[in-house]
Amino acid sequence: MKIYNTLSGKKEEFVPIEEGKVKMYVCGPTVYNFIHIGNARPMVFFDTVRRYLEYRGYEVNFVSNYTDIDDKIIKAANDEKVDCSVISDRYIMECKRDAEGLNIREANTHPKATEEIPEMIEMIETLIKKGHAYAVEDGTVYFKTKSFKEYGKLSHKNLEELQEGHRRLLVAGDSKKDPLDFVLWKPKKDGEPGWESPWCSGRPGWHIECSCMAKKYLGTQIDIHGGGEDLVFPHHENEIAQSEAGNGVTFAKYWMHNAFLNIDNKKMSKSLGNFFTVRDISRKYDLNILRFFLLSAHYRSPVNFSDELMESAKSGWERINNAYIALQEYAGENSEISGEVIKKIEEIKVSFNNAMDNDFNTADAVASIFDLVRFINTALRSGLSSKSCETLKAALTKLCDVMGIRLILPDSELDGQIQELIDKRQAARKNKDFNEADRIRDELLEMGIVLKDTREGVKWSRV
RNA sequence: GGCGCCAUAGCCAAGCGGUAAGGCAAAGGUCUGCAACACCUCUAUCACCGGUUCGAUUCCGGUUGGCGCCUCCA
Repeated sequence: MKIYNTLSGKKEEFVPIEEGKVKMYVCGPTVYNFIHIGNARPMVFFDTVRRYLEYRGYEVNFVSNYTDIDDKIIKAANDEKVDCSVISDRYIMECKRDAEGLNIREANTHPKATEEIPEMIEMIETLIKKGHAYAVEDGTVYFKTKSFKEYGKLSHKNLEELQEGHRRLLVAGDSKKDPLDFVLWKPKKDGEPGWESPWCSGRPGWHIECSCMAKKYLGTQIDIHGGGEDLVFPHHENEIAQSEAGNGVTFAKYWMHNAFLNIDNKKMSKSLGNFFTVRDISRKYDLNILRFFLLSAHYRSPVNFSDELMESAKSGWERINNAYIALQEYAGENSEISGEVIKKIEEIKVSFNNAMDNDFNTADAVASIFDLVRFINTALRSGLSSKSCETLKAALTKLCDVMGIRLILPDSELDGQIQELIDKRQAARKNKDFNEADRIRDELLEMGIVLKDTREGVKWSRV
């Protein structure tokens, strides 16, 4: 299995620290609002990575945090005149609802920054003791960037370049000794929540949160650390500095970063008016479709979002689901499984695994699923044994499950009224009264019921 | 200014040294009262210019055009 490692800029063979086990940490959202579809990309992708690793037999310990204290949350809380926890708890709940719709499994642990403050203080103390951090008069604690020799190794920047960069890193009035230094702890301002610490009543800097939570729940050395590509610098670079300076060992072995989701090839932003939350999309599409769409491109390539592309994804997903439904409803003669079926499934599994082993090439993996779908549809036409049918269904279900793609069976619970209308239409069709038959079909459509006349009779499903 | 990424059919998207997977859309056909589903058929010399090579979409250099990070951000 090969994984592209941002650290080396290359695909590397994946070798876990401990055989058979994978420890992974993915930076979660800051919960000040509903998550947007850009947030959904890493969530869906890393959930898929986790599912695949488990499918390949690894025991995965997956940790993803919620940043539940930051400027935006404080602002939202002040606007609503409530406690920060009201805002963060609310959006954590909403985030979980969206995650469920996207078929994202709960992490083994979902730590919240505010519940890990003592550990953060302890880590900051260690950094000060080791000479990697210092406190200034107002109680702010900074990380001494230059004290960590390898700073820049993840984002492939060197300290000189950073200092000579166009942008000014030193904000006026800052009390840091070096413009490159970053905050570990900052004093609270009026109207802000604070926690007592040896330096002042205040709150942790963003970067220390992740270093701390990863250490507490996974240990000082982890296998995979993931997040959006915008986090490479400075967030992850700073995490490395803090963790490695503090713990004295290499922090994460593989750093994975997903590219952005754009709208009309532009970065999604509120000011451009092209900002969509996952909840917005859920009103128009089953979130399963959003997930399928997100998986149709490689995670390191930017992906463009649009209505047209979603429609295309919807049709594609339906093709897969239709094959699943057809298998479900197929009544084959009970006989031996065909050798051809076994061979095909083996072939598909090899191509699927190869795709995913190659730095999680989900687009290629989906192509393998379509390959299976075509085989199923063709086999179904020429007839197959019930055993073959079951085997194919199990294979399809398995692969879709690894991708987190939901397969949905139409409601089998027949509403009496619906059945009555269907019977009436069938009678009309028999009498060749097609006007009446179509009228009833339209009526059912209005009720959200779609009919299909197949060789095996009338099939219906909800829109 | 620094660092980096990308350019493949109408749209989306794999491949990354041996003459191009897959999906959507469109078209023709089979099936069907019609529709839907499904099946079959059909659509590309891979931005441009040089170089390396027996051979390049795949490697190197350049050009053009997009984009990202360097600042809160998935």
